[in-house]
Amino acid sequence: MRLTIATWNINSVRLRAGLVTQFLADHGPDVLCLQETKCQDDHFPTAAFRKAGYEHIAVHGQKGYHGVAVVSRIPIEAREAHRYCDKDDARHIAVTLAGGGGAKGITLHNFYVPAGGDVPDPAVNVKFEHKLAFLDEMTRWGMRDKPAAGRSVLVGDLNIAPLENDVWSHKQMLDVVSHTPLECKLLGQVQEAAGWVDAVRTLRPEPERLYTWWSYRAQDWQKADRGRRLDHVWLSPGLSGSLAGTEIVRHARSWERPSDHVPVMITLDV
DNA sequence: ATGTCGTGAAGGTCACGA
Repeated sequence: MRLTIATWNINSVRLRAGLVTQFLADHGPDVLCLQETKCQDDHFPTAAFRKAGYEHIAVHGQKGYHGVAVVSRIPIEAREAHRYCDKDDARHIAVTLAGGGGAKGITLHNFYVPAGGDVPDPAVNVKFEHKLAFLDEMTRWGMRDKPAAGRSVLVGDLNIAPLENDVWSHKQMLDVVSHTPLECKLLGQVQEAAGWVDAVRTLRPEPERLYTWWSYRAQDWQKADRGRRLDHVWLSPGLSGSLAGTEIVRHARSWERPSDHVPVMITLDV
């Protein structure tokens, strides 16, 4: 079967529930992973997504900030949420797919990595210190639990654009949080610790420039095109051979009242 | 080049996070 998985930082799922249902109708992913839902679990717009045919929903949210969720038309058989950095700030949820066909048994890990503030120095910026510690914990999780040993997928807003062509200007971004050499190195360690394969770059290697986020502050985001590839889909080695396609839904940045991130989709033959 | 968004608590706007 063909299995399509999408990830999207929605920047408030209640405000943009209509954009989500539009995306589900137009692109029809089997599973959508959301970040920055910014709402408590009992306020999640479950009914709207069920009505759209996505009956299996797992949420891990909190009031106002962060929050992740999985919206699926394939049944989910298990759900767990990890705590990171001794905080209850709703930055991870994992589900295992249970539907018939080849999707059964695939585990999805959905992450929202801390943004890290403005100053790329952990000695003076506790948010950057938090981001680095979060990445270290992800690496230790990868070495300890071997999350990529079977058939698994890691998605999310990782808040790092690791490659030179993941940003509009490598040189001008070297001191900007999301592309500093230290963050890129630590994200590489997370990836290597478990053997994750970057799905989108497998099919669209450098030097093609790829972005998934454009700032709200740009006067004309399309004209300036100063984007960053902050949103990622990683595959376990056991799944990487199943990769059949990828898509960055760039036009979603032009929708009315958009998120500053756009959906990233992959298709697997499983 | 400190630009624009979303939330929540207050209170008719601001602080905070991104």
